[in-house]
Amino acid sequence: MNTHTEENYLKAIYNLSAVKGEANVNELSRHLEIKMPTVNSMMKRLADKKLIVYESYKPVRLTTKGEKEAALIIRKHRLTEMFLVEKMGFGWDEVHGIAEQIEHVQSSDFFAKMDELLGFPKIDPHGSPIPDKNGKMEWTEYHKLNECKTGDIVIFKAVTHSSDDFLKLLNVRELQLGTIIKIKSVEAFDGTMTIEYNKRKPEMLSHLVCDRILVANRKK
Amino acid sequence: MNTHTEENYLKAIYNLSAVKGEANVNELSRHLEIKMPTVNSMMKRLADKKLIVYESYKPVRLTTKGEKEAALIIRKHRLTEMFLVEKMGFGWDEVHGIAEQIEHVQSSDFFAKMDELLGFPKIDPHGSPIPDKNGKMEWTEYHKLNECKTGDIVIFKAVTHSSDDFLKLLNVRELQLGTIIKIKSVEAFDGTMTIEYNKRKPEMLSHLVCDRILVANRKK
DNA sequence: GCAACTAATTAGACTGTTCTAATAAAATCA
DNA sequence: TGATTTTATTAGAACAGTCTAATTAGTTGC
Ligand SMILES: [Mn+2]
Ligand SMILES: [Mn+2]
Ligand SMILES: [Mn+2]
Ligand SMILES: [Mn+2]
Repeated sequence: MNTHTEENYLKAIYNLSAVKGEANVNELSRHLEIKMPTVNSMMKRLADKKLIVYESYKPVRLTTKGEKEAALIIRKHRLTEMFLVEKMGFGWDEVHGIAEQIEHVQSSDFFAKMDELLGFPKIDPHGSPIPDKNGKMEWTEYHKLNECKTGDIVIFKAVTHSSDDFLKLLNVRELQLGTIIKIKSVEAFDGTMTIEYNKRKPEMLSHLVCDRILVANRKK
Repeated sequence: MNTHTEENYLKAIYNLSAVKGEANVNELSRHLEIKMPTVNSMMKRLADKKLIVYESYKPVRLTTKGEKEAALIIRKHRLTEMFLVEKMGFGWDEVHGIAEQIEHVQSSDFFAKMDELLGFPKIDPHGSPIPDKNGKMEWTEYHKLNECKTGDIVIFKAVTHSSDDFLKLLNVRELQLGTIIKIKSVEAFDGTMTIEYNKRKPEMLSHLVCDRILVANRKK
């Protein structure tokens, strides 16, 4: 089995790889807040364990084995977040840090029970998909709120980042997953959007905020 | 803060101290399944951190600080066990190993929420008292089933050990906390007890089993 | 009271995880 | 292309946590 630490590295590689299919030492270092030489030596360890493919001065990629193990930790993380929100009454802005710890608990029964009590959920409280028991994860194709045009009507489906600050900003504005949003206008200069939802008075969201919100076209 | 490992040592010292007020290296070594020299060096670390008083070749004792920190971990352990049984549907024989991991989670909110959802329980699924937020624990004075005499009628209140095997043995015999037990006879030779409860046919329990069962006189 | 046994400690090694400082390779840019 | 900047690696140290082997201190049994 892998250590707690190795699991956190695997997860970080997995998340960074989602975009480009690979991750480099520098990004991992920033993401994990661990200095580059430390990351570098861990890359060698993970390569020895056949969890990643690593060649000097090249970005790393997860092996099939590494990818599966990463996905299974993410599964435990997201099931935990869902359990904390649905069964224990936490807010979506309060659960990431706790899940970051509980994801390392070794007990398949524990997570199987959560899964069952939750009714085998497919997404976590932030709209991210929960990988299945085999580590298979299916991303529905959402697009960024940013990329919408004036007049579009969309459904808020997921957030791409789950920092406290960001989620609290959404809380204050009563923006939740499932909210139907109408884009009233987009500021050409800085991308600030004015949107309307829930029969509230129009709300303005910065480009940075809109970049972290994923939406689907309101069809079905 | 203390590491995961230090917390486990503190807890072990606390539990061993319950009997004699102190713990020696040898017992700790056996209990934690860690070799004596390792325990010895940890004793020095804990002493440096003012969590125990340690003098060479003498048993160790927890300081007030150490005792409080140990009790707070035990609090987290027992709240977790209670939560797993009451809110997640686990058996009392399945929860110790999971709680052994979750007790190290750092989030006062998480355990406060468990406590609240459980209605601020005073005992865990094995009948052991849950220390309060200040680390204060009150042991009700129970006695061992072993010490009962023929004709006594008592209530099953707690177990002193929570190994799978032992708890499963009790499961099979439908012996649960709260069960009212009548002692039919005690074998003089080996201390085997014949008991009656729940209108079942009489059941025989070995001395070793009776030594791990705590009971109260059936009065109030 | 000494021998034998048990408990505790010391010495030294090893793994895992982290760091800083120095160096080297790769990428960028002018 | 050559200089500069960025990224990656190496070298060496440190701490946490573990072990085995050797030694020493304390206890027990004749
Ligand atoms: Mn999360
Ligand atoms: Mn984590
Ligand atoms: Mn327990
Ligand atoms: Mn533990």
